[in-house]
Amino acid sequence: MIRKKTSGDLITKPLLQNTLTPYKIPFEIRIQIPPGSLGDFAFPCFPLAPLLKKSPQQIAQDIAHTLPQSPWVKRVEAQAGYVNFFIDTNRLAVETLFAIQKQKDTYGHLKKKNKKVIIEHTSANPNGPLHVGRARNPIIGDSLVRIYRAAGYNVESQFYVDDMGKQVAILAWGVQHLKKQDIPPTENPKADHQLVGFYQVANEHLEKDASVADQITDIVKKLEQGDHDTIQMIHSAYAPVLEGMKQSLSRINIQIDSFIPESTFVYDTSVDHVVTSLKQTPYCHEEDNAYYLDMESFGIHGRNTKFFFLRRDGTTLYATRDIAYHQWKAKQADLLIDILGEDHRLESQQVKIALELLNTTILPKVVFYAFVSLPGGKMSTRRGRVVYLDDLIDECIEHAYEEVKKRRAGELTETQMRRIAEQVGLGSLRYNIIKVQPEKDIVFTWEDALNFEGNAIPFIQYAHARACSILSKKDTKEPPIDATVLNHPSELQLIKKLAELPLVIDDASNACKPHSVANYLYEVASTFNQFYRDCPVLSEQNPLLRSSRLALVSATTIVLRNTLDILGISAPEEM
RNA sequence: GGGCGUGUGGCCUAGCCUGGAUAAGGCACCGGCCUUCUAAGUCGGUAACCGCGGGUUCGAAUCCCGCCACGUCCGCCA
Repeated sequence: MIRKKTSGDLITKPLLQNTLTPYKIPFEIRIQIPPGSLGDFAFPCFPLAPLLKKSPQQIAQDIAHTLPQSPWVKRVEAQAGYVNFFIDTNRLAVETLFAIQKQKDTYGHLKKKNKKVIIEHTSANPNGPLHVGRARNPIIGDSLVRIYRAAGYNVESQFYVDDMGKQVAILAWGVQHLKKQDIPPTENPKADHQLVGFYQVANEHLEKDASVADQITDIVKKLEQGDHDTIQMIHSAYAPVLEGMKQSLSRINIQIDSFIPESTFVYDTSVDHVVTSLKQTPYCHEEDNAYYLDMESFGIHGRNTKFFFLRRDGTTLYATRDIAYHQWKAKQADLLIDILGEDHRLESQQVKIALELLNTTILPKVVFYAFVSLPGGKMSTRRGRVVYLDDLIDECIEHAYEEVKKRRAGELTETQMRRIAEQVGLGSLRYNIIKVQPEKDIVFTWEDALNFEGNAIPFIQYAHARACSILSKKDTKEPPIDATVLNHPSELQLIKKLAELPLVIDDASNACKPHSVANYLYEVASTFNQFYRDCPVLSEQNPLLRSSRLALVSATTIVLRNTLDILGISAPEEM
């Protein structure tokens, strides 16, 4: 269908603006990309028809004839009420290849913006290993971190550690009161896997035994009062779990810059200031010594529009501390981004409203994702109904290994095959999650998760490996290149695609849409495969064409590698 | 009961914000292409009343209204 891209705007808008100004058109000029080979950009004239009292076809003719020259536009055609622009492909080829060759690793990266953005992601309760139900969070988060870095921002990633909640309290109780033999054995030696059993069994006690419930309530209360010893005790219980999470994240190429414990904002009393300030707003009401904001006038609907921020016993709530956290972040950044599960939609909106009431100027942009569920329903750490991220990672790599072995067993060494399997397996995991928009529901099946067919990472990595293979066979002394000899439709298609990367990054960062980068990546690989089919490189007799094609192949590897890197995926040189 | 999100060939996804020329890919299915750079590739074919019903418009998958299905939330939990 029609894709709207801003690239055409830069080239065609000034020309159109010039021609159309006399008509005083009361709306913005919109450029689109026409289907097939009708042109590179198009301007539809239908909206002008009633204004000018002429047919769109006639208007298109008139505009096409009066447009000024542009170095980028080679030809203009009027067709079926559209003005179609054909760009100068020679110029595009020269400039694109030059830019890629010159910028190499930074091609696609935009100029520094001197702006700081804090991206908060993952922030999972440290009560057990990361599971696939929320695996979208780190992957979307880290991809956005990379996209924003490429877009020229100074980025800090943060993991908000919930060290004050009931979940960690249950874990801590379990660690203190249960023995190792009370816990079902686990094969995985990582601390998070070893400790999650304590959390699960503690939950069973909690459900059956009222005194356990009291003890846990007591722990939570002490935490909220800022009791130093309790916070320390909690910390020693969850720290190994968090360490295990970090290891899992590190396996899928994710490093988080800062871990911010929730208790920070109780300790430094900033949460008390939030309470004091919220009490002074006109929306604050008291009920039984507890305080809430009435959110009805802010468009919050439902059975209860009361947003409680202070309990009867004077302690704060999760959301209250979250407000303090966001105020703190807002002081150090120009832009805030949160990656949250869809269950946080209401809470996040309430926090935003509270922040506005407190005159916080920088409000978070929030990316919500739908959970990855199992065919029978939601995943649950408590009930042990989960697929752990670590297990999925292992399976992906193992499956990739089987596939490599099937194809290359005689040709590659064991080490090479293991290395490729890791690159493909890990890439597959990230790609399968990032390629769909976050709001879409995903039901986890091993079949889909391990799918290497079609629009999947091996297709893309394979294109890169093929390109590398060509480059590895070239002569050391190739003649200089002339990009204007690249006139085959498949060459031009590829060049146009490579030229899009900076726009894709700009768009994906502004709209917080990492999946559009994945879609672009697929298009590059697909376009390259068509070029590979149509345009032999090494066997090309004309030395100038051969060297120019080699340059195009080299440029493609750079674009594939850079784009893969922006998604945290590695680019194997052989497969 | 209310809010928010999602609904596109048999299955999965893009396009929706910012309405335009034959609704674009993948899987599956059928039929081609390895004496030429890696066939994890490539070409062709079959397959869609874009959830349903209205409306706005010269033009609607896209905007507006109503309805339906699924998900999610509506705690002095986190």
